[in-house]
Amino acid sequence: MTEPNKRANLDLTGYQPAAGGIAARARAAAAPAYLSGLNPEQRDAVETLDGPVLVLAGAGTGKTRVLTTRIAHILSTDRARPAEILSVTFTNKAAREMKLRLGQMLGQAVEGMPWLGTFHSIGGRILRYHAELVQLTSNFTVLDTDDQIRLLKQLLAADNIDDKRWPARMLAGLIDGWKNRGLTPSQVPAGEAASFGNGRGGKLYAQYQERLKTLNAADFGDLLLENIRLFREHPDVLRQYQNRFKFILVDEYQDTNVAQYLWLRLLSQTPSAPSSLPGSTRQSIPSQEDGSPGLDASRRSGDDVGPSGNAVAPSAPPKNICCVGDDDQSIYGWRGAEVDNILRFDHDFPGAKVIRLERNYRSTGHILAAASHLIAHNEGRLGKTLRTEDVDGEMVTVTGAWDSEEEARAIGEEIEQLQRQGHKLNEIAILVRASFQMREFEDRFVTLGLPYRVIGGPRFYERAEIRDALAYLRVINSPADDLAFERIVNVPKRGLGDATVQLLHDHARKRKMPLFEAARMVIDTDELKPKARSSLRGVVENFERWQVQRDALPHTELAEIVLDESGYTEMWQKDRSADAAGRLENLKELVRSMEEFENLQGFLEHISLVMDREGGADEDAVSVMTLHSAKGLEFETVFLPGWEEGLFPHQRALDEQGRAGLEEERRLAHVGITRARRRAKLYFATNRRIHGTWNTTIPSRFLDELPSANVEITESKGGSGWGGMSGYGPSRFDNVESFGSSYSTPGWQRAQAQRSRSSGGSNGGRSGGFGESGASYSSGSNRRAPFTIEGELVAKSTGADSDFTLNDRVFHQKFGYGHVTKIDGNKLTIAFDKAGEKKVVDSFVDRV
DNA sequence: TGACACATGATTTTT
DNA sequence: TCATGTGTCA
Repeated sequence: MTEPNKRANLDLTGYQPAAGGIAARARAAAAPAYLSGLNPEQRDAVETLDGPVLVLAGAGTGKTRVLTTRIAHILSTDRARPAEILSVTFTNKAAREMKLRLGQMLGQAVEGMPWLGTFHSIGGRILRYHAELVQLTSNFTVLDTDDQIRLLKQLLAADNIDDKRWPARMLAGLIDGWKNRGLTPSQVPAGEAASFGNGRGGKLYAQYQERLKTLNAADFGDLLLENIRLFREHPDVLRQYQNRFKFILVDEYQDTNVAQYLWLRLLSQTPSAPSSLPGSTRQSIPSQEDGSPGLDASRRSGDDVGPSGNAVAPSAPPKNICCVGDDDQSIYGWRGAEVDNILRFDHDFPGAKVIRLERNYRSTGHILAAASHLIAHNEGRLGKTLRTEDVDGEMVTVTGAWDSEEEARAIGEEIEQLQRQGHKLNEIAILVRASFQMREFEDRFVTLGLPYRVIGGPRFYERAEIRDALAYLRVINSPADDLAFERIVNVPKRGLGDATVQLLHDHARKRKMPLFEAARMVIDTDELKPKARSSLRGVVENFERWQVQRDALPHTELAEIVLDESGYTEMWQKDRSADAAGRLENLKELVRSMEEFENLQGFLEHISLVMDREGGADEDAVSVMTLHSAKGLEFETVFLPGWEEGLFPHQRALDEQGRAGLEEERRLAHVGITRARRRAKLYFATNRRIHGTWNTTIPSRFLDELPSANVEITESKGGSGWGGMSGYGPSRFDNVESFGSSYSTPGWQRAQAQRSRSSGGSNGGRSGGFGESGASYSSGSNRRAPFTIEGELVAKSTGADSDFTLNDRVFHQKFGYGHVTKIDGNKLTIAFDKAGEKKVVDSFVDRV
């Protein structure tokens, strides 16, 4: 669907002329023509059908191609019918891509691949078949994060828990984490369960699950967790699926979490396997964890679950499961992915064949060398050596900018230059670590008139108007859906405020009935003021009418009627804000998208799982996105700004996950560089505004980890000389870097001066310095800053008196927050909240 | 109910 | 800095 993927396809086939027109040839001959374009390893991965296979597929080595060809191979050798192949991906996009390619390869409909989809959609589907066995009915609602949090808020309020101190978000995060680890309420380690709400976390989790049942709802985590429960409690059901699936294929295996792992494990058992396995796996989880407190514990226990689960050897040989992944691209550890799953694959699935795909068909030599050298700094990896037969190409460039604004300006100029040379903007991407970095580029591109598109951001179905519209439809479809009812009962405003809703809640709770039912009753009493009462009557009558119409009208028509008669469309038509028109457009798009589904029920079942962000227009534009969302994509030219300590690697990753965090950041860097086919351009800014204050930063350690033979230090801008690789020993980042940052230059001095001069108006001060740097930028190499220990010199000479006082609250780029405990001239001793006591020059910290 | 002051916290994100 | 959420008042 997106351009980059099409290109991926083209590129691959283009590289190997023999492979041209796979689809055509596959159609033409029954002979396995589809195999001929593969290299030996790929072919091995496709043809090894029996037993467990792990395909370690480095970036750009043709992973999707192997997966799809393998399916084609299974089908064309009659080893299984389409409905006997379970093929899971993480995203809808990946699933679609596979379907598309399979279609091309096999020449006809892939409708016959009913079990190709995301973990969640397949889990959801299985759950709908057996809903009663997990206390749901088959039309259950899938709650998204928003519903989830609203529900938790209600539970917290009911329990009189201060949601200031114990935010619902936090609880949602905890519950998600538990579900990711396959833990039902009774399995959550006691210590962790107690860590929320004065020991009530576990109870709240249990209550939440109960509420979900009464609402006939499941959250995303449940789609898997309830599936696991289903399989464990009903071995006959499990056996049914074990029998059905002759082959299992898993994409992006490095991203699987414990729940997904357990799910796969259950399904990959040979059908006759005794059911003792799941039970023993479960037991070992809580027992290891008792007493380990706090957030760390949750992390550690996550790590423990894998091994303890793995320790139980399967009692029968696992069947034909093929997992494809790349441990070097595991970047979702923070949301529960277990790299361990891939690292321990051959342990989990004894006799597994491990196949490495190391021939890269994407990037040039320099780019690949740089990425490989960087990732080699990680310890916990299976190890692969990517090779290319491509030319060396252009070196990876590293450029220093004075500040983030100049960084954006420099990148903007480079893009314009590429554009002048005839490069397509679609082939250019800017990949940032954190989304706040995007703004600078957007601002710049707007002034330049350069077309760009931001990828990511709020998803289509997360938009308020879409969620409102869906809520109406949900109530029609399932009147017990209290969350949906509550969401729209007063949207548009009908004078049904908190008081009315509260009354309905009371009623509903007393009689154990849904809110909608309660509303129906309340309008026949005089408990409400006449105004509210007639208003509520209107709502109830509307819904009753729509519920009748539901069976008589096509669902798209019904949707239009509902939006119209509820006054919802009108509400936005009257709205004068700038985005109202867009919202109306989105509503139309929603109705349009309903056409693809059979009926309302079918639409609602899939909407939360399948609805994607709007497909980007085909116009030529630069892509701006985070590194995370760039995984799986590729571009001719990739700009990677913000390679600074604290931002990349991100400080929080280091603080919270230590070494593991650093390694994940490094993998992210590796992912970033390997997105590039021909040009990878790295940037760092010496000054960056974080939370409103300007901070002097030091270049990312990752820059030092690049091989100098493949990297070119381009002329630095604005005097912030990045004087080459020399002089940066490993000790550079050790502790006292505050006194000796090599990147402290005349530019830095100016910044310090500006800062102390204008305490409040940092903006005015900055534009002065900015003008200067702009000038020296365009004139290029006018001066080379002595890059030695300038920082120290400057810092020590900044006058004797510090304008800090004892106990001042301060922020330091590297050490975080703390307070001043001792002052010695301009040297401060600071007790940092996290990093402990350090001596720091005053100019390195900001008062907060 | 809506308008406004005030506090707060601020990676990454799919389903 | 700045966006978001909450609390207060008319």
